[in-house]
Amino acid sequence: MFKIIETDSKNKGRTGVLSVNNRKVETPFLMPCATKGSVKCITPADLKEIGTKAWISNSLVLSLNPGVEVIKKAGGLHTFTGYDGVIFTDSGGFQADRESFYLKSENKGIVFKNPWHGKNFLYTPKDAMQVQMNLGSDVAMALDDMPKVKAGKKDVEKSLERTHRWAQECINFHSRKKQLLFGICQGALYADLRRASAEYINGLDFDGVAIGGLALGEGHAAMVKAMKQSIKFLDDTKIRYLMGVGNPSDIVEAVAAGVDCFDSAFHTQNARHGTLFTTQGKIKIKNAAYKNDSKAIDKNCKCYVCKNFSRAFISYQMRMNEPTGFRLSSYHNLAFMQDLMGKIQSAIQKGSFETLRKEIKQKYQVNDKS
RNA sequence: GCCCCUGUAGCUUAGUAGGUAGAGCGUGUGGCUGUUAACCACAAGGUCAGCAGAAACGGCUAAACCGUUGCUGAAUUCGAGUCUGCUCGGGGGCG
Repeated sequence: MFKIIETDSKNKGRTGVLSVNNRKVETPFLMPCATKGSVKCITPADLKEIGTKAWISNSLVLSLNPGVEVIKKAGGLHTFTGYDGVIFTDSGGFQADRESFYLKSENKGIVFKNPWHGKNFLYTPKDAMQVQMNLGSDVAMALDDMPKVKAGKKDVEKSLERTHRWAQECINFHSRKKQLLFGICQGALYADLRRASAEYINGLDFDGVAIGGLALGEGHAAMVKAMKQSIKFLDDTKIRYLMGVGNPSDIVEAVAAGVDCFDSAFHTQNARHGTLFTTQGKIKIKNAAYKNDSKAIDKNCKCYVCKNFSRAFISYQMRMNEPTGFRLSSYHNLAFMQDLMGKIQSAIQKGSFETLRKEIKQKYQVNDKS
């Protein structure tokens, strides 16, 4: 369940607490992706040290490999993965954006191909619920029919119909009391469809509402616009989750609009590819400039990596493709984001969020194309 | 001392019947947002080890061209990474 603690006087931002199964997360929060049951290069012990209290795994991917039975036999996702934090599971709707998985959408569900075995199969809202209930995650996501962000209006309208019907079906099939269920509203970049979807999903009996289908190449301004068009029609009392958003400047805008929850692969993916986040903006650690730089990644960061390693060392490890480089980079980026979310929370409580928002927007400027 | 193989980008190398060179890695820079992704994109970087594969004289302002003589075991072409010789560097074999 979700409880609001503080509301910002100058915008729609708020702090709160999400509680589920005796696990708690202070909001606004960001969870890393543990698609296949682990945050790449990072252990649950690392997450505990960093302070990250939630992650999101992918129920569709896990159901294909290793399979629901293996995880069920292990006693559920928490014991199987060794992670005791809040576990969200994504439904598989996002895999419609991945050619290696997606075949087509039908009224009954999504036809996926199994990228490991090549077999095609229909995945319905019922399947998505059964899988997630069996996995035993703390928060399940409804199966949505996610359109391409730049899809034509007719296609988006059609996908909305399905998303809405499936949302109701998910509620009907979902019966696990210890598991929260979040709905997802869509609508691509159409204001009226964003509104219609937000109103519809908001009207159903979900524990939280997610805004989906964004941060897929439309650019910062368009993303923020669409997000605001959705959030206007969501209840204040429900937790709001902006799916897939992780760029600091995106997060700060979303928090100001009233978003409580984020997930993103951005930080760990960037880390493995050599981009590190700092209070001064992002740096590309493999660049020649850091080859002989004995400073910490971020002098203002108190994480394990910044306390113990130099840019030169991490640059070297990354250039050599050493797993340690990926690990230290991932660790730092997650710690940086965790720290940022903490700053956001306390800034809202102290009434200084607008200052932080400006600072982040300045350090993480987005170049908007299109 | 003799014989064989070999020398193309920083590294490893691809290069049809001769037509001024491609790749992978590395380097440089950018991109990554509900991840099958330690990935993707762009760019820079090469005298193809070096040298030689003719010369002299006459005709002509000169070049092209023509003629005569001449060099080599043999040997060019409009054009050589590719053919031939020598030198140098690397590897191997026999004394």
